Amino acid sequence: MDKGISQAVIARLPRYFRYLGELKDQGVERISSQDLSRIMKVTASQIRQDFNNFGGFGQQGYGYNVEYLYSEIGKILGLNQKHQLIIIGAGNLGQALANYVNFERRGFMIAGIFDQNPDLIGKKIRSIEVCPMNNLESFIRENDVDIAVLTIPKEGAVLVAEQLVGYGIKAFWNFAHVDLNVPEGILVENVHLSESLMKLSYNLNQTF
Amino acid sequence: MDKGISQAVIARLPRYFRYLGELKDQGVERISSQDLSRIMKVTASQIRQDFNNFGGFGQQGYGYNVEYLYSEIGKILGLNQKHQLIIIGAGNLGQALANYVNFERRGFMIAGIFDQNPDLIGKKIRSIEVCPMNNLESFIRENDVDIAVLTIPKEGAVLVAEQLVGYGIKAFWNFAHVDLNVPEGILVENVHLSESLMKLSYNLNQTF
DNA sequence: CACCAGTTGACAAAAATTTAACATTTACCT
DNA sequence: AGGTAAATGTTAAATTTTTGTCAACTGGTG
Repeated sequence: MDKGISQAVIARLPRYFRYLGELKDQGVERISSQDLSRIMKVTASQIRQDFNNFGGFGQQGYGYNVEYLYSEIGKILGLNQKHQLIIIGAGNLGQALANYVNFERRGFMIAGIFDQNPDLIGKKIRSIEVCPMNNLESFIRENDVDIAVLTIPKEGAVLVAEQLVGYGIKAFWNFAHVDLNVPEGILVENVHLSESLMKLSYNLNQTF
Repeated sequence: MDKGISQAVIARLPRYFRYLGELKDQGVERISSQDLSRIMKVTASQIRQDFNNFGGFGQQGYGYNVEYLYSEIGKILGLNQKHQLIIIGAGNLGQALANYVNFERRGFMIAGIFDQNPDLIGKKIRSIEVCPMNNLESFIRENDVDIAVLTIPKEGAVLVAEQLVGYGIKAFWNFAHVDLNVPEGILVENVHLSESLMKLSYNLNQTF
């Protein structure tokens, strides 16, 4: 199972996946770590090291088969499996994510969208109706939902997350500007937009 | 010009800033690295090490003054300065970001929103009208815009970014699923949502 | 069919990051 | 006013991450 592969490596995999997908679409059959390193602007050594965390995908004297490597990395990332997810918070960001079709291509199926605001309930977003928050538990259990996307204000997020854990949610994609309080074994992937913008602000200050 | 501070440290500053802001709002006057470490779930050593990259903000035997530290970190992050930014792409995500009021509280002023799509032009988002892309250059120069937020599909992003560099843009907050091609000195902060979701997917696979 | 250029996987070295330890300083209490 | 507990800033150690190196191997070529 977990072979102690560092998050630094994991964080790079999606980018490899993206570039390999592009190469595949361009009809490129094979690629060497050196060529890939030039395209992706990382060291060839790092590429080989990263791939070798999961076993040898390449062949000496040949390089890597693009299609095979693409497929293997996809499997490592779990993209061959389907996940049911719900969006909590049908505001602008929630709607934006719901409308992003490509997630479903990768196996992330939007099972439902929920909101407290009566004005939003019943509104349809890509054929999915916004529902009230009161029958969340049965919905989650009936639809085998494992991921909850939190696009609600930080005030309610911690409490809602705790409830959702009780309803069987295993992982959170958290856009609320707060750190969730979840038990051991429950996953949280934070997307703190304002923190990202502050990083940009810092670096902007250094260079000018 | 503090050079040589690692991005790992910078990436942690916004989180310190957030927690210190909360403590300030709660009326907490002072805090020790140890107490903060318990709240934030990081080591006290790291906290002290991080702060000392920028000089000593604390006092031995006392700890850190919350309000002072909050203010200093804000300055380091450049939040005492105003930035003018434009949003390129008035789709769901662009609108969501435009509607997020808190950015302006931190000095990030939305000067304009632009889109190619004739259907969107003229639409008002929080009193800002969506404009066509043809008079971008004059707009940028007249309004001293330094940051461009890219919320357009990946197909156009690289080219648009190159044009914007020519118009004087210094930094990109890039939501397009592509790596921009910018000259030395131009900053890019990527927010690749699908990559974040893939990380979650990987970790979900490991734990279950 | 043998050679050569090119490539991986593995290991080693280097660099970066995180954690620990501690001397020194300060606030607070009696 | 002095002693003590507490806390920082700093240095050192440990750990993690990245980069460099090279033997072993492969496919293509003459």
